[in-house]
Amino acid sequence: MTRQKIEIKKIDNITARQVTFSKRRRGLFKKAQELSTLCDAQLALIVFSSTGKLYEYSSSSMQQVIKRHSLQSDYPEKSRQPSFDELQRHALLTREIAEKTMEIRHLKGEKLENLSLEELKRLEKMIETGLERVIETKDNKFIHEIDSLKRKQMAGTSGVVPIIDVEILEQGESCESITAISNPEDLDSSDTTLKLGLPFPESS
Amino acid sequence: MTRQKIEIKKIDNITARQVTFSKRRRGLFKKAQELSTLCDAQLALIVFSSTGKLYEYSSSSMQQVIKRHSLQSDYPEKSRQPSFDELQRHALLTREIAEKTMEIRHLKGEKLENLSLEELKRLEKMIETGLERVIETKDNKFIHEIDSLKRKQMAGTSGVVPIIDVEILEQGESCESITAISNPEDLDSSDTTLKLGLPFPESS
DNA sequence: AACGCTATTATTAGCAT
DNA sequence: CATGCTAATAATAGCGT
Repeated sequence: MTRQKIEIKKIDNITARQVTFSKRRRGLFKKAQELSTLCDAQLALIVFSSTGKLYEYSSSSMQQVIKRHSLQSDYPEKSRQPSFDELQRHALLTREIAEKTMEIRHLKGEKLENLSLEELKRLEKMIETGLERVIETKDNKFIHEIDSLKRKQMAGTSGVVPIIDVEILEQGESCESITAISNPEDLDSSDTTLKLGLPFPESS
Repeated sequence: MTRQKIEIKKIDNITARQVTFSKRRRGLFKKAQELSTLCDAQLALIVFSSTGKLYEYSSSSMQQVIKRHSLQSDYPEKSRQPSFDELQRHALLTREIAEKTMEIRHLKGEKLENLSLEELKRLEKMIETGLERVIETKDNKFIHEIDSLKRKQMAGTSGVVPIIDVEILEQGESCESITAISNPEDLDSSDTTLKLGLPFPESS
């Protein structure tokens, strides 16, 4: 390059090496940038100095280039070690699931042995409240459906079928015998499956 | 550079651009290699031509350099695009959380409007069962604690202190059924679990 | 389009500060 | 150690083939 041509091999003198590193590094990055600009190339350049310092240039984003590179020259699989970030998020999710699982078990009266008396009382209260709500909702729905039935009967079968039945049916805890009601089709609850765990998107 | 200095901006003429790309690319890779050799630097260079062709150089292995890079400049979050596998697992976990969240809400009597009558009845039953278990457990625990107290009082205070106090303490809502409990052994159903199929370690 | 040539510019090794 | 200088080498734009 100048006063004397040099041989391309590791420079022994540390100072000289560092100076050369600085100068050539700058040149290299400049050329890299020029190439990407002039020729519209996507380019990534990563340099670690012998002292471990990182220098990098990328025409777009480093991740983008690396990703594209990893796609083309398909990596030997395991190369993609999960980032800390991913591991952490994964752990968080797993933990959340464990917690929710335990909460569910508690609400179902399971795995209670570690709960204190106070906790048990709170839990009981919570379940009672929930139970009331469920019963209320259920009854509402029930009444509503019966109403629909009535109307259908009135209109469709000229109101001949006795309606009294339905009130009798509503007896007992959880009226296991709705089916007794005239015609099953009317229970349009097309999906009788117990779907406590709903698919997620969960609009509202 | 030569006959005329050129402006560093995208070369419009496609042919000229490709020629320049070839020449400068070679130059760049040469300089990169020289730098890594002379200065003992770890270096990676990735270039995609505008036509999409990949050229790369790395002083050691590309993966190694990229890995080192990803460690140092710990990527801004989502950068490390997760593999399909990870995405999938992540989606599964997220979904599981959503499902459990909904199950919890249902058990608490919330968000019931989409449940069918059948589902509501089942839910009610489930909650009732859970409630019974909680009450049972609570009462047990209560009795047990009272027992401890009694014993302490007997031993420590020579049995003078009236024991009735403890019953006063336990007032408040929910233990209408202590007396109903006959023998504790019945309750120890150490694992009445309706095992929901928990995926996890589930300590305790 | 791919190469070779060369005038010209760009880079830089060695040294000085 | 970092920076600037400059002679000397390296890279390359434009052109011809």
